[in-house]
Amino acid sequence: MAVTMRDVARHAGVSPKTVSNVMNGYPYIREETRTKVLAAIDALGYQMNISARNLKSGRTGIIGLAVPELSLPYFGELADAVIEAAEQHGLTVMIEQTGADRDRELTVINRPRGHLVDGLLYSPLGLGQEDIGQLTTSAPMVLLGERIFHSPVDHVMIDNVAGTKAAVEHLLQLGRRRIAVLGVHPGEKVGTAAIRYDAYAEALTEHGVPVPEELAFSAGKWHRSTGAEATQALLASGRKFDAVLALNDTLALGAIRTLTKHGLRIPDDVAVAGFDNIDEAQYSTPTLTTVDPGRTQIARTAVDLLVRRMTGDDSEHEEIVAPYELHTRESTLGTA
Amino acid sequence: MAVTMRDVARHAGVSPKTVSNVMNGYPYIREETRTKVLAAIDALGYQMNISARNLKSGRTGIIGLAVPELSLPYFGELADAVIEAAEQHGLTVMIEQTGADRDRELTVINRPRGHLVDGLLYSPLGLGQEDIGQLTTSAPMVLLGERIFHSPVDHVMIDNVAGTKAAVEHLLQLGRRRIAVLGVHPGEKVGTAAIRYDAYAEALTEHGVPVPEELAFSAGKWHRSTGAEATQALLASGRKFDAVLALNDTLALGAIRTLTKHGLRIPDDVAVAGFDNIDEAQYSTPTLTTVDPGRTQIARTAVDLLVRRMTGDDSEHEEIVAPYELHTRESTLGTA
DNA sequence: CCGATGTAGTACACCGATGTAAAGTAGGCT
DNA sequence: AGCCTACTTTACATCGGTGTACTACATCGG
Repeated sequence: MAVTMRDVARHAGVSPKTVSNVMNGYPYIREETRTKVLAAIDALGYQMNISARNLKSGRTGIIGLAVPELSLPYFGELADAVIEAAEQHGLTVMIEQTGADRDRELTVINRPRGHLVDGLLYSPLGLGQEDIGQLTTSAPMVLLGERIFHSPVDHVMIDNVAGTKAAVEHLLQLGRRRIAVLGVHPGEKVGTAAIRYDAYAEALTEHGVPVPEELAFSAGKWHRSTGAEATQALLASGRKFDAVLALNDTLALGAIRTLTKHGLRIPDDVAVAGFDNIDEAQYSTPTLTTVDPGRTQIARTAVDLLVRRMTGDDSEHEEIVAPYELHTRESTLGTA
Repeated sequence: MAVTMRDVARHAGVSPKTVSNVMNGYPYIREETRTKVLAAIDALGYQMNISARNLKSGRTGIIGLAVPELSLPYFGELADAVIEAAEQHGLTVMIEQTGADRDRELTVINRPRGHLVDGLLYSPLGLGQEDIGQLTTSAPMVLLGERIFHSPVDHVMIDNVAGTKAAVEHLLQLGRRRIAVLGVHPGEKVGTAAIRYDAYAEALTEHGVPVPEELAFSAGKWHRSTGAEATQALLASGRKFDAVLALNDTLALGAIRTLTKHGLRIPDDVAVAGFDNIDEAQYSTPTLTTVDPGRTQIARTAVDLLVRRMTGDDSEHEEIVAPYELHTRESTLGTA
């Protein structure tokens, strides 16, 4: 059997509760006693049983992170940043994959978590305001990324609208007028795809450019492969275009691949822009113009906010928008 | 307060233990009773407290996965596959990042886990046989990726040696003789870097080609950025080379970037090969020749193996080698 | 008709930590 | 001296499930 607190107490010649006090940094302990206890812990190789502590105290020191797919670079990098930030607070992260479609997203998020997490960071892809009401989590929650208006939880948001507009305006300034868009989710009124598409349309309209609906191509999952397929469809349609706005970077990278394969020069024939600023965007050929949503910042802010809620902060729910940044690279500017 | 088993029992008119039995699929329960209990659970929205169960039963239903960095595509994709596989067994995955350097790798892995995980999947990067003795995990463990000889734990291994040799032989068959290698860890005798480098040297020797030690460039972390830097150093050295073997794909992609920027044509001037077959390798420009270590297979096998150990299988420790596959693509063959 | 076996359910102690309350000591103030 | 505060440690109940042991009835083979 494993070493318990009782064993440590016996070894040190004190009561179990004193050992507990030492471990939890209770201030009123004689230095001599503390040393004895620590020595005993060390000698026996004691590891506290977190389940037992949790049972009594109600805290696990674990926070959940729900993301669509870890294999997508954006979420891998986000998870990395969240784990890093959580570590600063002495918390461990438990990751759940919600999968890329809406139905699964809803089931997974409502799955009982057995009081196992003290809080939940949730990065939804296709959910909207009406769905959020369904969330039955008892633990505090912070939403990442998506803007869902008037929801009763905290948000740390990507500036989807301003970021997308900045990308579109950049393309317009380069003289492009026929800007195709990849990754739309037809029929969806909420979620990242809808928000970014609307921002794209708005930016065009604001600059007096008609929205070319025939240049919008859908892609359910935002993978390289689906980006490549959507681009294939775009080319097959025979419609003219001089730029591609991909709703995220992986789609853009798939698009670049397909365009290059068909002998189109980037950016000479077609300029390409993405969203997310994943590491890969700096090293692709050509390097990718993209919107940096402030990943690290988002992770840090979100964890901080969650910790505040977990420690009983009951103030008004917050909506924090992370600052975005447009990185212009070869895919729109060329190598010069 | 949250709903407990006692509440459910009262509501259903049975004893708490009967509720427990229903939840755990104990066979001897009248259909009528089961229905009553399930109805009560549903009516009260009962969620079992995992900590309490764990305290008595010793099982949490959580397995740990320790990887160097989630932001590296290979590990993101691996984590995805592991979570998927664990779900099949009704297990949740807790991910820990060990960081890319050896010291941190050792501390993190020895950190007390507080009886929180039933088992651990561990994907080390720089550890070797002598380190493994230091692992103090009480829970069963399965090592992923690395070959560490005669260790007292189960392994699911990448076929580093055969895979690397296959890549090198492919380059040799193309007539390349001056094959640079990126990502070595000088001084390390164990770990992935050492194993792959040795296999590279061995393959050359077997084919009567001298090992060009002046063409080995180091990179501590295997990122795109370090791959780019190592390539920069390679070019700056002025030494001639007609191929690059990167010890993983991200390094290769960084290398491609730098080579292209310097006007070198791939594969005409320099052929490039990597290792891992991350999704990106199919969509880069040019697409990347690489060794597929059988990621999904590894994840599935490892989880199955771990589950067997967790359920008390005490047989001899196994070493399973996943089948690799060399994918030849444009970075060595050209677009024809 | 008896003991053996299978089915259905319950009582109770216990897993390992911690919150609460309370006891004991020492020093400070009136 | 008498009382109060600050410090140090402990006893004990308790968190919410589950293992074990036990009761009770039905069925069955000989």
